[in-house]
Amino acid sequence: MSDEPTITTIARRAGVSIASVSRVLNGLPTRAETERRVMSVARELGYVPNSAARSLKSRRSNQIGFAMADIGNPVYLAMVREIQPMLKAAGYRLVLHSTNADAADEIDVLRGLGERYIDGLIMIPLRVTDGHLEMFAAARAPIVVIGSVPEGTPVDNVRVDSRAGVRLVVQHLHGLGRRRIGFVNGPLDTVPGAARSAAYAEALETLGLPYDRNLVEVGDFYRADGARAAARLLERVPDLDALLCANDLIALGALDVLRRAGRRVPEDVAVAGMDDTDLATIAWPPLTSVSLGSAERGRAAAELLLDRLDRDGRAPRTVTVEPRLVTRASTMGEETP
Amino acid sequence: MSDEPTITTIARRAGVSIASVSRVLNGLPTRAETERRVMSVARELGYVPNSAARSLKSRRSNQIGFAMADIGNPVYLAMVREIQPMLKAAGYRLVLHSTNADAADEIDVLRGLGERYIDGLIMIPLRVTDGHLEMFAAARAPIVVIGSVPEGTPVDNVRVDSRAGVRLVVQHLHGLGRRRIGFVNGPLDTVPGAARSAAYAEALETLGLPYDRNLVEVGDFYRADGARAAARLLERVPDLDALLCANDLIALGALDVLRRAGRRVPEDVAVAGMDDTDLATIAWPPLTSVSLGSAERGRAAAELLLDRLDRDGRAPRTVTVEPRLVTRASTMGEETP
DNA sequence: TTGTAAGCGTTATCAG
DNA sequence: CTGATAACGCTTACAA
Repeated sequence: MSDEPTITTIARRAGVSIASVSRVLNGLPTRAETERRVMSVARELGYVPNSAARSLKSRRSNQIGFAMADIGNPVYLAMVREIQPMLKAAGYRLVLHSTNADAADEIDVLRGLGERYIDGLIMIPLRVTDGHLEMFAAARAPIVVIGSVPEGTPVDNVRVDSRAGVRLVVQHLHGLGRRRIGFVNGPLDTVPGAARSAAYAEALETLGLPYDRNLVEVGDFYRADGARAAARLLERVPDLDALLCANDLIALGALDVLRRAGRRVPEDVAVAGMDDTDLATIAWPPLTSVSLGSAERGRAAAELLLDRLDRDGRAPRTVTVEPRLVTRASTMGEETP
Repeated sequence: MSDEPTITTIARRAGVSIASVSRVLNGLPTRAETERRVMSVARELGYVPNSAARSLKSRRSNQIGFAMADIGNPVYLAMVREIQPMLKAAGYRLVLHSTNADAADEIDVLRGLGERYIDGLIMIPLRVTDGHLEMFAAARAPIVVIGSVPEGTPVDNVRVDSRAGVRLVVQHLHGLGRRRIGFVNGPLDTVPGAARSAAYAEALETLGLPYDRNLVEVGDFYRADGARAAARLLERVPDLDALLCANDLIALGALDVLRRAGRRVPEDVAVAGMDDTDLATIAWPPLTSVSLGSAERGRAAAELLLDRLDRDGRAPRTVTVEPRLVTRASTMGEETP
């Protein structure tokens, strides 16, 4: 395992200066003979340019960060699947950060921007703290936030009208004749949790249904938490006829609980999730879910970031994605999705 | 947005040399007063060390690559979920590569090792070509391969005895009285496809069952392909009483097809998958599956790599993970998993 | 304890 | 067209 060849090695072996080597390697005009010699030595030695040296000189790392709570969540996964190939096509590598929704962790990532190991960052903060806002303001590289940020925050921003999304499902359930519509939400101090909570209340009001706090239960955004929360809800309100879940994972947990409790879905209880992840079509019965355009949001975020990396300077942009209701058997009683 | 502060900036502002700044920043012995001044300026300026410069000097990037076919596959996902926190704890960042199972792409990643933007690589090649082997041999940084490699390949290696895994399920199905055990495999020119194909034949033989090529169908490792392949198989062999699928995604496709065909699972056809991903417990009926220890393999790979980064030089190691049969309703006829 | 200076591997400028 | 040389930001002998 000989030492890594550098342009100096090549220069010596080819009998030219390192400047010439660099020129050849970068396709700058060079005498044919020189080029030939350099290329031949380079190939022979298996030369590969050192990225640290390049980055130091060029002030670009050709890496982009993606920070989200947990890659295991299918929503983020759907985003990564869009983002990664786009970045790759644009010549960037993807550095993945799972933050466990820990604000301190997220802020660490933001601080990391100063290290310049990434040229830009796509981030999905579950909660936006003052610490976040400070770092956004001081950031030394472009950031795209997926999720809502306060007006005036100097970052590009991709959001989804989850309010409209909640309204869509609630109307759907109401249209099916359901009147006791329970709601299993995620933590209220998270951005999506808070938004969905408000949207649920608003949607009920629009439909002239009373808001009954007994119908609302909060857990975390995972299947097991969803199951527990749904169980509590079911015990408290046995005559529930519909259940809206703040994401698909929660809905899966709810389905488990309902099945075990012997409730038929959708006959006894109609169940709907949010995010419309792949899991919705795997669940049984297939899960009605509001698509919040995860893939689309990922794509938009990557586009915004790549755009800004191309030429910076313009004002922050916001892209809003429209939610879309996808009805399946868990509310419709049809066998096939 | 002022220019990034460097140690030079700090040195000037603190009235000391860059060497002193560096020392303070690295916790080397320094006069208290100097330290105070430097730290105060550094904090005030929001100094963050430049990672490219550091890497160039230290010859370490503090990054590790993970290359797999498709992050959307729950098996790889399970691995990333183990690997990422371990690397993070050890001070490494994770660079993600999705290769679409394209050999050329994978080789590009291996070539990238020469750029030194990662200190090591965990890779799951779906096919191991001569190109791979060459690059393994020439690699300038440690590699851990998840999956089998030829004897003597100079990389650390984590494998699973998938042969034993297949045997476990086939025996299980046989023990349930099934005799017409179909097999939906992935592409035969992939490492897992080939291994599972051989193992299936072998398992039948061990049990004294005849190998009937009509009972075998090949598609890709995805749900839709699995569905198509299962449909072909079902049409050709209507009296099938069990179906082994080369992974859970294929099994999900098969479940769809069987349901649409009005076959009861497991009464008419018992279905089993492989990998025991999260999907197995989401599917309906819950899917019997052979765990190939994805999480465990991820963990082992990270351990091997971190170990070797600590001190290189020892001989390549191989860790083998034992498969484990997880029975659920898709073969057992129980309602609960 | 501190400063000077060399060097990590590139790119880019500026003379020849 | 080419070579010497100066950066890029940092760590680390070595000297003071």
